[in-house]
Amino acid sequence: MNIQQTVHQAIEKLYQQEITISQVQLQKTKKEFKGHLTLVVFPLLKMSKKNPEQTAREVGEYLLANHSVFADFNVIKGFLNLVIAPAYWVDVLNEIHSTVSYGLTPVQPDAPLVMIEYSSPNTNKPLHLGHIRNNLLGYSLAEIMEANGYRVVKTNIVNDRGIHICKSMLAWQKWGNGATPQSTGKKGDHLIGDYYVLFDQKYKEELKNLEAKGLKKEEAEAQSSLMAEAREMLRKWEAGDQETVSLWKTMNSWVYAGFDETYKRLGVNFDKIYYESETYLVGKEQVLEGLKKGIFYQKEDGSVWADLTADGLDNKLLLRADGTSVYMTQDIGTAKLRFNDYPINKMVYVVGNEQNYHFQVLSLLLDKLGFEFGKGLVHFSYGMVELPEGKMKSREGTVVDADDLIEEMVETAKETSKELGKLDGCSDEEAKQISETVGLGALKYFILKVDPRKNMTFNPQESIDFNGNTGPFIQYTHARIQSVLRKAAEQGLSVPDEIRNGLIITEKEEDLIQILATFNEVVKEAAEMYSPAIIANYIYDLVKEYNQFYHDYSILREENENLKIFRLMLSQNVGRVIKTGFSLLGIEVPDRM
RNA sequence: GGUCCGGUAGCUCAGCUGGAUAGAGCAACAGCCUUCUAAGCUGUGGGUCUUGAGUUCGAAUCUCAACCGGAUCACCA
Repeated sequence: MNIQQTVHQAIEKLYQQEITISQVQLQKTKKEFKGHLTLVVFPLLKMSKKNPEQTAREVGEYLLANHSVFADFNVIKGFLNLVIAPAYWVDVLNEIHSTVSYGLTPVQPDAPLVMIEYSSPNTNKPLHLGHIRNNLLGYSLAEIMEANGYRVVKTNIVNDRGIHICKSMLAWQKWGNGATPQSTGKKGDHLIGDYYVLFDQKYKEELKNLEAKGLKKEEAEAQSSLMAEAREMLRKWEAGDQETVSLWKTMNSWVYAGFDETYKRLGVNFDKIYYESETYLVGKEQVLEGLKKGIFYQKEDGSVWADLTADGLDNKLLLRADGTSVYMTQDIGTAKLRFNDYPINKMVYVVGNEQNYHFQVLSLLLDKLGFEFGKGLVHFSYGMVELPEGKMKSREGTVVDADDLIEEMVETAKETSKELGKLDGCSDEEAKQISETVGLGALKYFILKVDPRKNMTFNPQESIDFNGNTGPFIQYTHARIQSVLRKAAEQGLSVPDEIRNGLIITEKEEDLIQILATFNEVVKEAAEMYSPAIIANYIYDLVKEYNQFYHDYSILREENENLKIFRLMLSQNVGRVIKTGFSLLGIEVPDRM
């Protein structure tokens, strides 16, 4: 029985009344007061019919008399501060220590199946900072869901069709001179991105020339031969023209190779990838079926619409007059294919908050079409990443490229490590490995520690700082713990399976155990709130607490053998929680740095 | 204009299922490396939690309104 339950039952006995969970408000005692847990007694006043202080004293005395867990108490206003017996903390540490899975629930074969869609890139541009946030959040969420026992399928929907791809293809055809990733030494996604930009440049030039001839902007756009060619290419693609399709395939394969490299370096992966080129036609079928069933309606021009006014939304277009699909249609098709492939219980879309409306609509449409997961679909909506100067604008060249950023982080990690002498005595291979781990750790932690829903500011200079609330600070603490454990082993000391009681331990040590003991709840909360940030901030608190402990107390030089082993065990478990917690964030943790 | 989201130290962020004197990091200043890794630790300064009302024994937290910022309301994806 845990303390919460103990207190709950004790109060019921004391007042001979049933009480609700919300009436037992137990919280961590604030640092400035003596005690571990604090009971707020205001909700109990009606039962005790006494003033707050008297009530608190009464409950305190009762608990102290009847339960050995409590060693002492004090009352300040309506707050009952309970001091918990040292033996209890040692028991808790023993329990934590013996838990193999660390409070992570093993995946059950019959658990609900959660599909998580994330990343979802376009094939005409390399990944940028916004994608990094998406990828990290998506991957981390998948890890967290799995840690809570769900079956998880990670999926990616690649937007591989449409006019934007044709622009790149056209530019490459016209001005590429047969350039390939091999011939240029460029990553495929960057190569294609360059031609996308080139198209835009040439298109603008053309518009300018046309406007110089006295045409209005709209007229110029309508007369643009480049745009006409791109559209013609899209028509050919949709008609299955061999040459076009073959070029499309080749160029896409370059892009995918480039993406894979970035994904791999970021440490994210997928169980199943869908391509819009394969799903958009399915969506059309679904919509037509819905039309037949009377769920949707058709306008005179032949376009198909959904009437969502009853749900407080507008009418939404699903198929154009010419029968081609729109974005929404494709998402319906993708949902259909996915459901055919997996018995999905819950669908989570990791997509930016600029699409909140889209997913509101999608949820309603899928529900109307009979998808069970439709109504309960989760749009894991995250905020944008802004730069200190404002939003990223591709036109102004202020987009932060994912590969460049990663490289810069790793490079800085390397330099800083070198300056601090951390890499002395390392082989080149080890040095490279550590820089990679630390650089990526800094980047990932910087992004994951903030509440996903909020827009965040990404300051390149600050993100590269490795002091304070950063990934490397936490990684460093882990490395130091490992070092202590190694040295202990050299001394012939090892951590036993269980530690004997009767130790006198200090407040700081109790605090640490108390934090360690809440790891389970934190992991659960992170899943419920869809927020890796909760785990990140928890680990930071733990590490900060541990660092103070580490400086105030010696471990290996402790003379009392029992205490030495206790502190080793405590350290080891702090290390285990850091490692487990960070793995839920997709961050690696080094054994030395 | 309608809808949704946000506003906490100079900056970046925690805290938000109501609880005690609102916390970290960065930046500034002052200390600590013959001691298990100084990517660390300790201390000082820094706040009208945007504003106003309401609910309550108690509000950064809940309700309403206003102000500010962002997103969205496409036959773009």
